[in-house]
Amino acid sequence: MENVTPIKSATLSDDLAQQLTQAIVEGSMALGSKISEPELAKRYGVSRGPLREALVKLESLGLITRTANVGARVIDLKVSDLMDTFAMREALEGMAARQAAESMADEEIQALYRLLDDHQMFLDNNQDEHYTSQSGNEDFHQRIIQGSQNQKLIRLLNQDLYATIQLYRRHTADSRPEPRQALREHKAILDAIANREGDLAELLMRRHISRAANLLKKAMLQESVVNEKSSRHSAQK
Amino acid sequence: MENVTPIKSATLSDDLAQQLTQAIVEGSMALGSKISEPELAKRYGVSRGPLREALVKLESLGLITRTANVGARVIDLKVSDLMDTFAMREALEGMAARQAAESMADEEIQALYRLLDDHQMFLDNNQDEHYTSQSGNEDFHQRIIQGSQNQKLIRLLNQDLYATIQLYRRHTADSRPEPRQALREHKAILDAIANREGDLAELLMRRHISRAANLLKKAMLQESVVNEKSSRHSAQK
DNA sequence: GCGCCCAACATTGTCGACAATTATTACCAA
DNA sequence: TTGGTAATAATTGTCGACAATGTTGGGCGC
Repeated sequence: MENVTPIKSATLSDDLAQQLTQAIVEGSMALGSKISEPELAKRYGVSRGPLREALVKLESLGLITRTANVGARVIDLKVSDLMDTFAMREALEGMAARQAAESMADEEIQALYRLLDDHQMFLDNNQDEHYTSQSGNEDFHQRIIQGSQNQKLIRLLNQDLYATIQLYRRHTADSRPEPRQALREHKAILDAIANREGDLAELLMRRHISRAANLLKKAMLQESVVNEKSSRHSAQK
Repeated sequence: MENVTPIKSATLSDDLAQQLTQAIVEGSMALGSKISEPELAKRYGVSRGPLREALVKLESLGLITRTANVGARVIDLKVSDLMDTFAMREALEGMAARQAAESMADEEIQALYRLLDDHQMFLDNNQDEHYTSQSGNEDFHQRIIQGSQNQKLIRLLNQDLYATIQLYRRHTADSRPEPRQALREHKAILDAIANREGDLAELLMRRHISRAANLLKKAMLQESVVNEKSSRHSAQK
């Protein structure tokens, strides 16, 4: 029952920001479409005040663009933006891996090994179940990020970049065709962290993300027709 | 008595965000102090609506923290935050240098060489004029960032991180005690970019920033007494 | 005196209405 | 028909007021 007001947060503005983010990522708000404040306010049953605050937040998340006296639009999907985002992710998560190697607790590392074992078992049993494989992948990255203990980094990756990456994933054919390869890379990264080799951990994480970026890019270019269509029929109004 | 609206932007909210950012960075708003919406609104002569939108923006810039139904506070200066920020900056500007080495135009590189020459001449003439040396430093970094042509990176570094870094600079004793060393490092970085050696450019940029971070950290720890005082007399109210 | 509870106050969150700006439409001329 | 222009409609920006939540201070019981 995700539909109408799923979670009751402290403030309407926060709620809205969350719901709108979800709506954009899930595609129920067409990419590139104009956002009408009165319409949205009516649809969510709130006044324009909190809505506008939510829009300001979404703008700084990079999910919408706003121009003064004109209005807001949902962002468009562009390959160049995707590559830009992944370059940043490569740099930042690489740094996260380095810092995790320096400051992650031993028991956390052990827990991560268990996570990877579970993932391995899952792959052996079910031949390829992309969805959970995907969530397992995210879990690994999440824990590395957390392990960096760099608060600024955690916030940036989890709040600012996360939605964007989700958005691109959601709008391209599910890309993660080689879960076993990904798992091997995860294991190598974790080994480096366990050995407290920050340089190596960073290097491996960067290669890992760079590889994923290339796969995503290829997938996106192949179905660029789809993107064209979806961004075109919704570009105006 | 703030200067009364020096620049007139398109929207009050944007104006406010800019002025408040400046006020925080310059220190006319005490670090850690509580922000009263009615008071600020009265001081700037606006209603609470645009003010709140500006506050949402400042929050996502990391300059203030907000808690629902309680209010907003200016952030506090913490050494750990400084180090976190500089770790991110190291990763991101390193990536910027790499991408600049790949995609910067030749004439831009030549212009950068001229900039460094000017800087050199300036240092030879005036023994040590920190302020302009500082602005020259920033100019160099700005151009590298721009040269990366990574829009996401440019926005993040120039808008999100810039204010934070300025804030830390402003609240610690001016740290840049070795402008000649910095200039040498800039020159090495630029050489790497001119030779299209992305790996080297990234490595040098990271070392350069890491060094600056350590200097800043040392300066901050030395005058931690000052920080204690300033954050204490303004903590409540 | 000390701690708890309740009432008065202040601050934040939300709303509806008005002002300012932009988009649209109708109309006229070439 | 086409282009430009003026009037109209719609949307965004801003404001003041009300509702809801937090905070503070005084009084009461122990």
